[in-house]
Amino acid sequence: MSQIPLARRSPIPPENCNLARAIELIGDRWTMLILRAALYGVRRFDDFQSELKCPRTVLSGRLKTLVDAGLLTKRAYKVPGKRARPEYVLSAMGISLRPILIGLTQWGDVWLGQGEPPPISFTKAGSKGAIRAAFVDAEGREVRPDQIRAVLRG
Amino acid sequence: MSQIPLARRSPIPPENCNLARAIELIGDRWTMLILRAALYGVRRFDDFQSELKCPRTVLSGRLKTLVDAGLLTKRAYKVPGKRARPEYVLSAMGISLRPILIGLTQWGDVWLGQGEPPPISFTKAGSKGAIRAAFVDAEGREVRPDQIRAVLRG
DNA sequence: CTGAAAGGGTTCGCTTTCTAAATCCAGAGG
DNA sequence: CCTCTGGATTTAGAAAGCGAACCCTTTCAG
Repeated sequence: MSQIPLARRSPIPPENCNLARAIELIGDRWTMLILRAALYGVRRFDDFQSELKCPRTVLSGRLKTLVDAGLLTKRAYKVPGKRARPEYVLSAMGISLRPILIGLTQWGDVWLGQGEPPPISFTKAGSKGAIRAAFVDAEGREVRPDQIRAVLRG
Repeated sequence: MSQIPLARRSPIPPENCNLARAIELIGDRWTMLILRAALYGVRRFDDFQSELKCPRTVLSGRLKTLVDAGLLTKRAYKVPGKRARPEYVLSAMGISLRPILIGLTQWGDVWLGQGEPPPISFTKAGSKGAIRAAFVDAEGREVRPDQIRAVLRG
């Protein structure tokens, strides 16, 4: 049943594991929902708020954390006749989470979709077939899940 | 700078988005750390506890949630001469999160690694080069991030 | 036949975080 | 000036997190 052999401990202690660090940073309901919205193009405080329906205190705290961590960049935008306001746009660091959230979307489509077809799918520009998250080698060829091997440094 | 066009709302309301549902389920610090450990082979209550150093109350609650959601399966194991104990093993649903957590590991290696080489890397069985999370089309060929297009159903 | 050990929890208070609602604040327009 | 609007902070109560202690069952040792 389980392909994963029993272990009493993970091979890497969580306190110097980059996965654990990433979880520490973005492994939070509101933070992830903020990133989801940001990847769809939402940038403004009130837009986030009406999208997420989260407390404004939490939103402003999370935005600050994400800016400090470098995932979002705070900059001013100005609609003519209105005062300048800040907006929160994804940095390269934030945008590079996109494959992960798309992967999680597709995982949700499979396991949590309640039998309905997925409301959003992803294709390659100019073609029609769906694409999916997978692993590739240096040449860009797919590696099947059962062929993945973990290698510890040291 | 930002390739993502401004939006006031996400195209899919969070309440029927499978990504939002997935975040609801696993988008939590302890839950994700439990899954991380489980993917490394940890199965037993006390092993999780000494790995994560989280309150036992929180651990037992999260394990219950994950079993109820179908990510973990609770079953008995028996060491000869000891009493039978439950263990928590990943189901197919849980194992299929592996690419996502590996992807997040690699994201952390790039952005949170503090310049150090990653403590763990991933290769294809029988070869040496590193593999990475990416998108592939139906034929298993890589699709570059800038070629990804989202398609709404409807 | 006691008694301790070991794994897997629950109970119990205390602290932190979340949440909702109200309030503040700065600048543009009238 | 007075108001409107988007971005945030304050405040007080609810929920969740936390550490320590305790409980429960079986197994082994004396």
